[in-house]
Amino acid sequence: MDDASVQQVRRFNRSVTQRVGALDDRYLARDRPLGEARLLWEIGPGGCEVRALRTRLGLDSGHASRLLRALERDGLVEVVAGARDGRVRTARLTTAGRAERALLDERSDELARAFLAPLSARQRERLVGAMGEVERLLTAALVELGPADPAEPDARFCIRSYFDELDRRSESGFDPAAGIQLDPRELRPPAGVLLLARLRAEPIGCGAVRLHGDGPAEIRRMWVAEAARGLGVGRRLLGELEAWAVARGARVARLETNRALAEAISLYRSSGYREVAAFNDEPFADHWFEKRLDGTDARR
Amino acid sequence: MDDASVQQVRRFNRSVTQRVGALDDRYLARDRPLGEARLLWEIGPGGCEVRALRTRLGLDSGHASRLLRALERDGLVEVVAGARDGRVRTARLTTAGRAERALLDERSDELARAFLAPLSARQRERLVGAMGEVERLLTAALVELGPADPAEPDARFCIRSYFDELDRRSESGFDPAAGIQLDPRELRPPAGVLLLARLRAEPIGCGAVRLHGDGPAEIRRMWVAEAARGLGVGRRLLGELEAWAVARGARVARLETNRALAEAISLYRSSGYREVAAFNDEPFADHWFEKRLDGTDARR
DNA sequence: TCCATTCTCTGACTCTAGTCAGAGAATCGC
DNA sequence: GCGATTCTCTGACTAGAGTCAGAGAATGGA
Repeated sequence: MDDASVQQVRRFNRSVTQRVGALDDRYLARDRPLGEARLLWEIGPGGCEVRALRTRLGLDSGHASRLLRALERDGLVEVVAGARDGRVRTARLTTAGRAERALLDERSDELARAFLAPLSARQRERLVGAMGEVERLLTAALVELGPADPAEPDARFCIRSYFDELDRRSESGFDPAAGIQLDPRELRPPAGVLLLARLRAEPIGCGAVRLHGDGPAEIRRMWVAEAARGLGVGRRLLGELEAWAVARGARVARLETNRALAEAISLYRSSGYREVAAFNDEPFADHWFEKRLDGTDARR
Repeated sequence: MDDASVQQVRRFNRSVTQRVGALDDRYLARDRPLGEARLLWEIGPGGCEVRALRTRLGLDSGHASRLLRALERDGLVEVVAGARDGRVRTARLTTAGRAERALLDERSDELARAFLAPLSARQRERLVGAMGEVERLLTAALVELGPADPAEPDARFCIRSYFDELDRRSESGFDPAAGIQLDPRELRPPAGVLLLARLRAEPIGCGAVRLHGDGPAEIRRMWVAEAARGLGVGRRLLGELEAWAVARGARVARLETNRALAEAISLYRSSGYREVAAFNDEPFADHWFEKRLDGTDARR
């Protein structure tokens, strides 16, 4: 990471972020406290649990409560107790609230148009492209990887999503009970590890590795949510799993996959995996891959 | 300006600006009110007039004064009366203030590194490139054009800078008194107009046009500050000058220029100007250009 | 069933940002 | 020289953001 890059990022943070951000806030909150406007926005057309609003906006519970009361007083929002869990309350926009939110939308559009107006068609095109790129890559940078217990809700959500996707995409369909079984304990240290990828606390991907003593470590459960693809999350997960295994003595990694998972296969190939003969009899697998982890293969 | 572009800009404004901005602020102001930190930063290593600080940060005079007092109390800043004008005071960082500012710098770098760290080398490169592009084009979008009186200080600054540059860059040097003279009154409506380009209230370019009854309008004094080149300011100025002249009946625009001004010449060519025989005997000119403004030429 | 936990709300705060009016000193233009 | 203007500072505010402690209701697990 060279100094020039750091300087550019910093300059961006200061100049773009502060100037544009301040303008955006002023537009958004013309006749309403900024906090309320943001909350109104964040509730969204479909409503939202109060708890989720708090974590997403990083609000203190007291503060959030007061903001919601203010919006309720203005008739923009109604907060109702959840059906399933009486403690969790859900905020919903009223008709007036939806209108108000549409107004905020319109103001944001106005500001966006003000940015584009002085530019030539070519400049606009480049600006829009570069903004998309910055947004995408900063999102990628915000993805955090970390170990998780296979039993915890987020982990179970990811694994379930992985199974669902296998079932949806493979020709034959996928039945978790049919192939080689994997006991959750095998994915807990020291036998193995499950890593989750999260974006703003939401789980968006997973990957696991299981050690086999002196033998090859086994990569399993590699999955990335559709919305988070193209951010390099899969590659990061794979890299960290390999590093984890290497640190515990593994010298080779292995994995198998179904032919329907084209992106996964190309990820494995470009990460240095080479196709090998079937090393197990998993009925669902079409391809078996292997990679030396001790540096005798280029890591790319 | 299509809807998709507006949506992208808006999404950028919300997601990037708010998230990064909030992070940046928190890093910057870890143990000090944000306002003070910003002020400390803005004063810069060389000191700064209080008046300039106020306008740049958009602070109320009372507020600015109080912030400066607080920084003074902490021994980070000293505010001294100006030598030339006793009303204007200048804020200067003390040694402790410079150290504190360096610390802010360091924190900004830290944040920048945190953004880059999770990314691959290729992703970093693209992010940095895109950030530079966004910064550049948003700067371009913030440039405002407007008419100005040739006698006002900003206008005189631009024209002086233009002469200086001609003198510096042309082989022969330039003497404003030697060539065809231009009375400032000829650049005031209705005879003509002088447009200034400003970026955050600072003058960064100029351009003028003078009408000649039924004859060709004359483009003069086209200049853009070095720091603001590559933003399309020259092209915008030229376009507005042409539009102004067209609205007042001109059908042809003319201009002459020195061969040393290569960017200007290529701007004229790509804006639809064609080289013609000398139409005056300005000794300093090497090229004479002309463009039909009534639409019989393509405008590009 | 009971106790710990979770979620939400209220009350009582602190701090920062920002506004407005007015006063005093320096300077400018006539 | 004198009045208008400019620049800065102080005092007296308001409002919004955010924190902390504690209470009450709902829930989950032993």
